[in-house]
Amino acid sequence: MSAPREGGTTRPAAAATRPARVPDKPSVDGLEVKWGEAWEAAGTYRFDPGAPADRVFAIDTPPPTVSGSLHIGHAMSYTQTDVTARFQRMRGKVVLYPMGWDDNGLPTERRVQNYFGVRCDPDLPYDPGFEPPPQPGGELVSVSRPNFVELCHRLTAEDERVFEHLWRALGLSVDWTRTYTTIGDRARRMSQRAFLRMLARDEVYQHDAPTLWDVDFRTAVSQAELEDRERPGAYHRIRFGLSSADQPPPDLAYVEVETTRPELLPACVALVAHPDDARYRPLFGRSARTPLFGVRVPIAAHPLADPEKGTGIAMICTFGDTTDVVWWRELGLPTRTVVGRDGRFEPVAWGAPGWESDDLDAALGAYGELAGRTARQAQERIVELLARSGDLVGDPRPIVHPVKFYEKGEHPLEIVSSRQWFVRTLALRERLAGRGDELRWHPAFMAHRYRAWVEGLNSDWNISRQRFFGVPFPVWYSVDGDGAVRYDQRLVPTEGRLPVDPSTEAPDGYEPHQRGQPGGFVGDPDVMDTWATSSLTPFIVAGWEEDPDLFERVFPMDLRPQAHDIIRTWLFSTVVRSELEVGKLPWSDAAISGFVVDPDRKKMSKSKGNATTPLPYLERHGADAVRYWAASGRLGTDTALDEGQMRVGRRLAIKILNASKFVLGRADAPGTQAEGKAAWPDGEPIEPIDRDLLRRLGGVVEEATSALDGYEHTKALEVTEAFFWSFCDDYIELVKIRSDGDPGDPAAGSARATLSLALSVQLRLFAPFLPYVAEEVWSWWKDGSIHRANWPTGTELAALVGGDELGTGVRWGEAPVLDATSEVLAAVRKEKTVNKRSMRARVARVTVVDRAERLDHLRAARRDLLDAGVIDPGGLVFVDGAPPSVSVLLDGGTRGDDP
RNA sequence: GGGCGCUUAGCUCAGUUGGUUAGAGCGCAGCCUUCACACGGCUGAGGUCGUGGGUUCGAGUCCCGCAGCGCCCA
Repeated sequence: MSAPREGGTTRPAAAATRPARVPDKPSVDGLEVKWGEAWEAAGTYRFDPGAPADRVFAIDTPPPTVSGSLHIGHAMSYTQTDVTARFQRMRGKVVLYPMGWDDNGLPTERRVQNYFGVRCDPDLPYDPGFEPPPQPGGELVSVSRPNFVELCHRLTAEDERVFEHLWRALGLSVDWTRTYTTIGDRARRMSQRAFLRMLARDEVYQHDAPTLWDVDFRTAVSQAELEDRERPGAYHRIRFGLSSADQPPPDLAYVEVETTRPELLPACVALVAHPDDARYRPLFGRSARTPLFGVRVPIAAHPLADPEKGTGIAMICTFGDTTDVVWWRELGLPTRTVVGRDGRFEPVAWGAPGWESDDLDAALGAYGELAGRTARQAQERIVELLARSGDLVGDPRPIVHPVKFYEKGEHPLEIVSSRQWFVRTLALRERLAGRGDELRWHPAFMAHRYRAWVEGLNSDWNISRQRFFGVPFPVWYSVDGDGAVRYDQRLVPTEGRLPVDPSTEAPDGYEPHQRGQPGGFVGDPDVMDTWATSSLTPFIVAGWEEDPDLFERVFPMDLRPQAHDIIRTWLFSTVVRSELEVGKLPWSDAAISGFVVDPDRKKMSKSKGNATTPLPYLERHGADAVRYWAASGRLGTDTALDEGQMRVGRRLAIKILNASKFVLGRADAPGTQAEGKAAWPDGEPIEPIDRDLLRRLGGVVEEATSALDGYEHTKALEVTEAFFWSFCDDYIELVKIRSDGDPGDPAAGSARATLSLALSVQLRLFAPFLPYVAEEVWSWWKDGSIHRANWPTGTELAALVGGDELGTGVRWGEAPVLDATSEVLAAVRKEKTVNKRSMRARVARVTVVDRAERLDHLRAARRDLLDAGVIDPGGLVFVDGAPPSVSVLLDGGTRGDDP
């Protein structure tokens, strides 16, 4: 920690320049390691926490899930963010760009389970000496929750090292001293503190209610984690007898119901039809009898029943889908739970209250066939039973319909009743929509995604997960004298105690041995949803309630970069938490990246097997090359994985090295010592064509700057690159000879001054995109990192070119002398190419016919044109006239005649 | 079913508030060598801008319909 730091609010106004030392054979290979180490040692990207708020640019970086793998899509979007970070840093902002690792949650649990071959059993005691089996496989070994959590920490620590290595190789300008994790002490403290505050403000509540439930993971899931999948199913038409006790209309002996879930027949609590449905109106208020089970269920009316669907009358079960829940709640129906939390049919006490049957023996017999089976198995069985009893009408009618799944799950979600914590988000809908309007979205149309999600919210945010590796709820419950848990008597810790683990620690005023005892306590067994913690990343980074000074300086942050698929989760939940804690947006801008699609335009995904890790690309093409490709993708737009683009990027990097070698070889003439007016004691840009070059470059600077300001990094790269190639192909060629002239020649000095200034500006424009090659060249002749150099400005160039042209109608970007000269040079080249001659072939005569003004422009660069075209002195003829033309006469006849 | 985006050269994409012969890179073809760069240079071929209407003196650009692709949500 004693290395000199470049960080801080003060920095040199301009980088000091020294005589250039240029390698004989510059190379892009190895720059990643060389500069990666140098930046780390110098603290080039370190944040200065003493920076005033208005100079801070704070980025709320997405913490990647470390138990997943980083794929090329991450490389793209993080590079795009890094371009912004580097741009803002060079502009003089003090950039806060931390990295976080999202290590808590289900993906880690699954990975730990597979990696170590263990399974968490929360009932087991902690085993301090436990080691996982050396050869995982076969039976999973059961371990205690603390042991399991230890393994999670062990594995995520390894994963985080791999991730960091990759990010460093990619050249992200992250301040690695500020890395956080979503399971670390700080995150747990903040997460629990925020929870306690929500609890105190009544913004969070606990409720025993029907909840979407994944039977494999045995946890509740939230609306945001749902996805619909098209699945085959079948309508089964089932006949319900009408109870004679209810005196049905004489022409009706039964009703027929169509259902895709016949196995839930024992859980049926009512039938329902639309209130206006004439077919069923006479039955409302009466009851029917379920086949096989003989349970009498009421026939009710509700507008959600769809007369077009099936027979128009549906059975309501505990609980087949979310509509069942609505009916159950609004019609005040009883519950008959048959599906347990493991997805299997659980034992039922037929005949007990709530389970009365007109035919108890039949019910017992039929249910005996179902108990212990999965939903799928039970369906097969009950269809056989119904067919045998004659209550199944016709054959099942196959359909394909959307079924709700947990996005990470393999089986359809069930709905079970359980105790869960909810955040009151529904009540906030209007305010949240307003925050979405306040946020500056890049691209703007992404705001629609957010608004659609907010307007479509239909339930409060369930933040409980019945899992192990996560932030525990900081809550205990009293156990009364009879040993019953009193969920209404919560015991919470003081904030000073955080983070706490109620599963191993006792609440204040209790002893550990009172756990589970009458008069004692129990801990809340659940952990928070991952999003409940990662929604706090701006708070974690900004040191909420722990470093008020830092918080004041960096919050609200400037930028939230992320992909569009998690607008409804991460972005939304972060806005929620910020709204609840501080009543404002957590950042001013959101940059929404697109996906990387494979070369066939298919979405990359692990399940499709076409997801790709970035490492091979970095190894094949180099970091600058991969970054070049990544930066060529616009925000919000899906980008094709394109190694061709990477090759182009690599070539660009090499070209920069070579062109720089040429320029600095020239600029290294005696006296080229410092930047600014003093940079060329032997010369100033006085030649018209040199001034044109700088003026055009000024236009490029302004275009690139405003593009980057608007998060259009693609455009900034494009204009910079286009300028650079014409700089190499035309300008350098034109001044090659002149720039090699005598030190006392003002024209030579002008060329050298222009070359060196143009190079300095271009390197800085490229620096956010190609940080390695830019730094390498910078180091040949400048002190300090280019990544802390000043971003070039039009003003900087104007001061050097002089304001005269600007005052007389010639504007930035305009370069009449350079343009005219380049065009004549192109005509000369074309003539040589057409005649299959070398570019160095001599030209006897070039006749240019054009307007007088344009001819004046050409005269201003006559010497350069003669040199670059290898035109005989006196062979350049200007004719004032029209139409404009250029005719070229090569010296010495046909090919092969060259000396 | 709703929302959003996309459809321009073989491929990947630019095309600002509608304005003269529609641009770039890659790829392709031909040519040129080493005085920064062969991981180079020069030159060239290649498009009725998805489709049908409309507005306009003028539409790749604005409006409406249609088709296809993709994403998000029901």
